[in-house]
Amino acid sequence: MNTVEAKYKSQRALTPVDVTTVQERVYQSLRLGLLKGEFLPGEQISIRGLAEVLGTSAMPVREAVARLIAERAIEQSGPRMLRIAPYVASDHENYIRVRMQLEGYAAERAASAPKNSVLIDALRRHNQAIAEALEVRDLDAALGGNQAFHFELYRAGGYPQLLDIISTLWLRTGPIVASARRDEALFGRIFDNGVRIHSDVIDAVARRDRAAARRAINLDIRSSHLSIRRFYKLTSGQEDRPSV
Amino acid sequence: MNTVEAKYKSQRALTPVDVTTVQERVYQSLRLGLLKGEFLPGEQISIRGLAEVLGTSAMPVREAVARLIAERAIEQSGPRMLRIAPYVASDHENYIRVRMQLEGYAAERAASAPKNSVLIDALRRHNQAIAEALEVRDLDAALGGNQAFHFELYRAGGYPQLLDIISTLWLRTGPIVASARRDEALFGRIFDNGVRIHSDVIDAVARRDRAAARRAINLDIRSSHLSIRRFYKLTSGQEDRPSV
DNA sequence: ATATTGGATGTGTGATCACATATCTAATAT
DNA sequence: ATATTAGATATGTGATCACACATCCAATAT
Repeated sequence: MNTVEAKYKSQRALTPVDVTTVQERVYQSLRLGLLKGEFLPGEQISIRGLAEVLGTSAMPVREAVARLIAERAIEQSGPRMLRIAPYVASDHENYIRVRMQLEGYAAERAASAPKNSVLIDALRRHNQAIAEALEVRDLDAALGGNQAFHFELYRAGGYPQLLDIISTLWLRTGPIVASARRDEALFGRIFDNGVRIHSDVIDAVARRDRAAARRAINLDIRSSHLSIRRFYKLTSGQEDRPSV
Repeated sequence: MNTVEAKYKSQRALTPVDVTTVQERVYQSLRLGLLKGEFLPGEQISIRGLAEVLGTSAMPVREAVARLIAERAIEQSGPRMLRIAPYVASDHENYIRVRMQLEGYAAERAASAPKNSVLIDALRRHNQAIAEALEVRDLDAALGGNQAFHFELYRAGGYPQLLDIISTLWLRTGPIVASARRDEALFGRIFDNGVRIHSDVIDAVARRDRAAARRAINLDIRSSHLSIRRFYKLTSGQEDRPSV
């Protein structure tokens, strides 16, 4: 360590300042917005428009959008057209299959991890939070709790690289799931069912039953998927490339 | 169709021109370079430097690099520092695990697909090409053939979304695998072994034996991984964040 | 000898401008 | 009525500039 650095470190107690770049903050903001359902599937977006809303210039937004395009959360719908990834039934079905592979694998690993009592406590807390949110019809909180539950589990079983890929998949399907909030009854039923299945997940992890943990997580993914699919079948028409 | 458009379409026979954007071509170029081993793991890169080599300005490179950062092929090694993702033993091990899950799954599906005679022919051809490339010590061709073999298989079994994720993983580990060419003897042995295992893959697919196909692909991934790991253990030191 | 300083260089970052062009609306022509 | 045209508007794209700041290297001070 430098002597100058040492001198200042010992005498003052200054806390580090935020040195993150604007584009990074824009990216995180857009990412969170996608997961929280601030955007609709297929919704047209514009760089300048986002820049204005976020209170910055186009440049940082351009780079953030480029990253989100690479993650398939945003796509180019024409030569000079950007939009949130739309809901396409067959595409979404495929993502669900991949999610079942990866999240099932992560759940398996979480179930076989030693010393999982703190994990189980955390999972119970998240599931309880979802149930309570549903009582008071706070769908946003339920959505957030569900996400917290799943990622708590995957963090326990997955290494960072696996978690990273799963996050990308959630980012892609985020707007699709979140926009089902428009049908409050359906959305409530999805999570009512989810709370029950989550209990099975917790039990499986507590028993260290790898196969059961994978089965339960896959059931959770598939059953919510079926509801979502029904929602879109009822809402939009039969178009293959719908804008919503 | 428009009447004006129809008139021109019927009279002239003009072929469409390339309307892809510069940043898209830059991205594809960098992507190919990563897979072909034009970059070393951990190698420092600069936006302006790449722009000059590619004969364009910084702007398109910035966007392409942003996309590659999102895909974890390039990373920021400091406040104003970019580099190719370095080889980190534990990280690489994790990527291998994810690859085994996803590529094993794709192989399973390819094995259970109906009408796979054309697939088997194509796989045989790719494997033969690898063997012939090794005869004449053409490591580049062997590397390309290996990639062609794997993606032929995954394209047959995977839907586009699965293929997309697998591609991203190959992009991340591309420079790591390709740079093992520096040890010609080792590299040759990896692929000699690979050709044999590929035969097992082909046999499994021909027999429509899902489990065997998954096993064979996973063996291929794991065994080449072990060689790579040994290569890096011998070459670089014991650093946890090596620049090569 | 060792630590510090100071300037030069190169870097990513952000802002701004110019441009081609897709999209829309209203006027015009067929 | 329908198809075409013309103009206005908004968009992504690419180039360029200014800037803060790591990094390196030589000069200087301790």
